[in-house]
Amino acid sequence: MKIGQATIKDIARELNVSSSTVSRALKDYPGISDETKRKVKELAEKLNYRPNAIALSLRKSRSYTIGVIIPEVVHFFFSTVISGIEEVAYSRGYNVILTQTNEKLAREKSSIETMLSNQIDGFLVSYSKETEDFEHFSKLLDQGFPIVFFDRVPAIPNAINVMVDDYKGAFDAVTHLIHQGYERIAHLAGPKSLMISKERERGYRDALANHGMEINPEYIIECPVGTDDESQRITKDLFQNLEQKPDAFFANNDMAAVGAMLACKAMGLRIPEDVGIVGFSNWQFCSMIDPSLSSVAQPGFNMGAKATEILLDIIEKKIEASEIELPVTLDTELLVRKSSVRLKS
Amino acid sequence: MKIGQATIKDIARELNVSSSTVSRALKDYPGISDETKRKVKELAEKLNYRPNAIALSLRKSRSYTIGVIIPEVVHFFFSTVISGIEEVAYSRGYNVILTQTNEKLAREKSSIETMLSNQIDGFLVSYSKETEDFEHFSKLLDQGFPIVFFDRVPAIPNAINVMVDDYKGAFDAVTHLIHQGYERIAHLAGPKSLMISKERERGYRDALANHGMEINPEYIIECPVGTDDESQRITKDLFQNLEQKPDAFFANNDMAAVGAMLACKAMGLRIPEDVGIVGFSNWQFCSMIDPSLSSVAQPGFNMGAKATEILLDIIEKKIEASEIELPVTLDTELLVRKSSVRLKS
DNA sequence: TTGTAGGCGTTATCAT
DNA sequence: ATGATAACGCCTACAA
Repeated sequence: MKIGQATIKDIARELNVSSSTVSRALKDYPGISDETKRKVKELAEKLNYRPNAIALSLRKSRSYTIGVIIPEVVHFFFSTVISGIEEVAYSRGYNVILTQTNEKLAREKSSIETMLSNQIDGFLVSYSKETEDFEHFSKLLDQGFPIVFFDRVPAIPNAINVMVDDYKGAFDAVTHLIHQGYERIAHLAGPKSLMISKERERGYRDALANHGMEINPEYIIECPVGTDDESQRITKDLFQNLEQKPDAFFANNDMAAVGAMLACKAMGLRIPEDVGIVGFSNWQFCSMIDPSLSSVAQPGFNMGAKATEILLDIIEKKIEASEIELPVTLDTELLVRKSSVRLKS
Repeated sequence: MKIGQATIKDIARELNVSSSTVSRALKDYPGISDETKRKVKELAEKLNYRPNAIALSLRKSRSYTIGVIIPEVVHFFFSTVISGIEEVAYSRGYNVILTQTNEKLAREKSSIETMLSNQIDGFLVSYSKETEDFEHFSKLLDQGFPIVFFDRVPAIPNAINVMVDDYKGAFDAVTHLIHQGYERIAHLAGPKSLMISKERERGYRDALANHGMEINPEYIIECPVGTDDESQRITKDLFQNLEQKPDAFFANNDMAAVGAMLACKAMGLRIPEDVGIVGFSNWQFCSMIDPSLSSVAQPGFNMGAKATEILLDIIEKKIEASEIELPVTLDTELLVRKSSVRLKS
């Protein structure tokens, strides 16, 4: 036995047959005698033969590998998405190549190049915060290269976008706060540059309007960074500066919600009695903090799974990219916990 | 221009030279006229030529891809490790193929097979909870295949293991609890199958012994799953069944610590006054819960980065596997927060 | 039922 | 300074 992996040739030589015979025998092609098949398979087993996927890729111009480009792995939401991607890809026999952009456009571009060099069959992309021009994507789309965007999706022609219904998630959350009797609901908003932030704010506004409540611009504060520290500071400022103190917060994300909660507690306010809070994303810690944090759950795993299914269907030509109903929108779910419930039901 | 990617042949044909010339020109080999180089590069640029990494892999029997096998992506610690892996791999020109085992041995094995088929250059592994026999790894190690284990590392010959100093982390944590005057310190232990669990328990035991404190077997409870639900239940049972109630918990991980905290609060016990708690891993939520949770921080990013550096050094034969000082151990850091401090300093 | 030959894209080796 | 050829491992149309 030679060094390294056994190949079809090795088997062929040892059995005094041609490599085509071995190839066919291994795949149970018709027209190979049972005797030969048996011998080939036996030896393959013995030599621990393993097909060389690289050679196959070269031959078929297909790598059975998809590339995933995300801003950051260390982000609960994205890690759930990856998990969904990985599940579906694995079950359908695909590999997943992963790169994170760290929110850098340059890295996004270079990762794309590398992956294309590696003959990946398609992309799953959530683009970086720096990305404002989508030329590098639309060029590929125009060539018919399979790409599915998720969460952070571009407004360009032919893009297949998988996203959650941020508007409805926000609308539901604020409606819930209203039903709980909160009357001065503030919104800790996200960066205006992302569509998801705008959609959540729109949901907030519409929920208020829908109940005949006034929209107070002072109650809408942008939290560009999105950390709990930031929103703690912002919340404190808000209570100091405003005549009419808010009695509830709907936050663009859970970190911001936690910041608001900590700030309120520090000011001696009780949650949910004095102040109600709802976050967005349903990070793991929501159920672990005290009081537990109500939040709008985003189906990260499903989003990853769904995006991957669509991508693989396109790659395998089970569906035409053009016949997908766009955009693909997944439902959020409002998880009501203690931080926002003050009425007995 | 033909469909799909331009190849060296396309360039060669168009320029009426041989493909070898093109190949050499692109790589600035000596013995190619500047004129030719210029023309080749120009056309390559124009045709948007991109080398086919698959063909290269086949030729060189090297894929410049490493395989990462981890239990779960949705796990703060692992996601930081991945981040570190990805950073180093990217900067050194390697791709990262990722699979999660979901703690299943069967999946671990099949992922290995798939990756080997894909001719990856080496593995980074943190094995599943089901894995008790390391035959599938040692077989590869014996063949000289590069593998670096991290976090969950096996006790087998020749394995290169990158881990944190779990023993010292645990020792420090428990010592801190003792210094805070806690006297009946329980340990929510991890699955016995993992070395990290055993090391942490050893640190716990030695810290107690070191202060002349008795080790009560009833205070050491295994939490096989490691969720907060599980440890809530376990903590409640403990308080019901034991004559001598514990007054502190050192948990094998943060989730378990949170469970203990919630259970104690539910029983009306104050933290840290009545019960002190220290977790392990320093998940993001530690600073967000109330009271904030003391925890032993593991350098996840560094661990991923370090493991990758070693792996790539071995792959590139910059070092011999045998000359690495084993095991590679990274320091933990005890982050003292409110959950374990009841003495004025 | 089996073998032969060519090719996927690239590069190393040996000519010219 | 450049070309021809073979090889990496596999598959498949065609031949026998």
